[in-house]
Amino acid sequence: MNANSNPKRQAILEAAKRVFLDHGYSGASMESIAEAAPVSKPTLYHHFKCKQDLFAAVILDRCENLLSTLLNVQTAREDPAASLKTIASAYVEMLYSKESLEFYRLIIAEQRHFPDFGNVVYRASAAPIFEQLSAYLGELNAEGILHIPDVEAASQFFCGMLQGRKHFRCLMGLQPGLNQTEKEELINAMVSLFLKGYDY
Amino acid sequence: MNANSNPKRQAILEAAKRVFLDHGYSGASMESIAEAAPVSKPTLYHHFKCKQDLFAAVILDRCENLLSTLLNVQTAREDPAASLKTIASAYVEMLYSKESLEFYRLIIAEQRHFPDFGNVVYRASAAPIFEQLSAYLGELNAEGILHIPDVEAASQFFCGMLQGRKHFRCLMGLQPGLNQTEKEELINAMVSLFLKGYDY
DNA sequence: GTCTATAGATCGATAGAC
DNA sequence: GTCTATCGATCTATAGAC
Repeated sequence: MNANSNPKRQAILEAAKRVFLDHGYSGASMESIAEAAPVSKPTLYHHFKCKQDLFAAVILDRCENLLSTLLNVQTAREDPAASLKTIASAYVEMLYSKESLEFYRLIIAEQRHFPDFGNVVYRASAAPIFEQLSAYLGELNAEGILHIPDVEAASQFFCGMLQGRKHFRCLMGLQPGLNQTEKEELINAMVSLFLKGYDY
Repeated sequence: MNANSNPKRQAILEAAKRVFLDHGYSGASMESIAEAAPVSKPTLYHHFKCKQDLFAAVILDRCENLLSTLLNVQTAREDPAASLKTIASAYVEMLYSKESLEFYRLIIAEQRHFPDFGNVVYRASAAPIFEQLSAYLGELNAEGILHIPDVEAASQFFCGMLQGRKHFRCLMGLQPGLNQTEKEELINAMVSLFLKGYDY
């Protein structure tokens, strides 16, 4: 039996994820994780040699899940508005899902204890979409469909308009995630402004 | 002597701020705070009856400091580009200073334990600038200087372009704050795109 | 007000039986 | 592999002397 498919190990990972997301690294006790799994503490320590390793396993497990479900967004040069909306939609889903927000909070919270995980999580979530966006904007510019003198900056603004200040407010707990209508309105208004701003 | 000007109390607040910012709420021990102040634990508990109260005092102290130093940004209808840059600059300073980033991380980290503080901190930092921006954009629209059908959305995009994705990356520890050149370039490019997007 | 000393609970991690 | 039981350290908070 593969170590990753061991049911007790999976149960521990699931329980640890929940407890870490709810209470942070320091606030989560190995006792409460074992209780939630439910297994005894020695069983927990049999699968993960220490608390840090368990935390790392939870984060990396999440990243594997994200990477395995990342779809390659379909884009077409002929219809920039629709393609940009498709990319924007993927980005918004990645940012604002309830579980994403919880994980981002955890990573931000533990940035001092685990400085490397920010990069790991970012590369498994927002970065791939950002890179695809940059590539597509580069195409649009090269083909003369839009006038984008600085593709990097344009991509930043594109994502920025989707992300902050709303995403920041979600992280701070000032509002829950976005509902479907809010997402669509946000995306439509953003793409419209973007196309006007980078039009010839 | 006013309670707030008691030097030991101030020393405790300063030490507590540092320890909370470095280790989070659960990771910070009253012991280490007392040690850093430096005072004994009973003295600490004489000034703050429990850990939660001390945490709240640290956050509220920060908010008072912020509110007392908030400048009213000068704007002029005759020069939208310069005025928008001034507002943008104030917003960027508020978001990206090293201490701001640390506080935001702490608030986001403890959003489950202290759900009210997100709102408190937001109202003492980004919200006032956002509201002034909205008011100014409303003026520009009413005067026919810019065409802004949805002032709320436009303000969101304005702040969003300054904030996410860079601010998000700062929170996650992927990059430090912005240096002066980066700030200026960000603001100039943003205002330029914004004016083009909302031009008549 | 400030200290030394400590109570009582809980933490991460382990020994040893099965 | 999984359990009961427990170690030593550390935590929040307090008692009592000065």
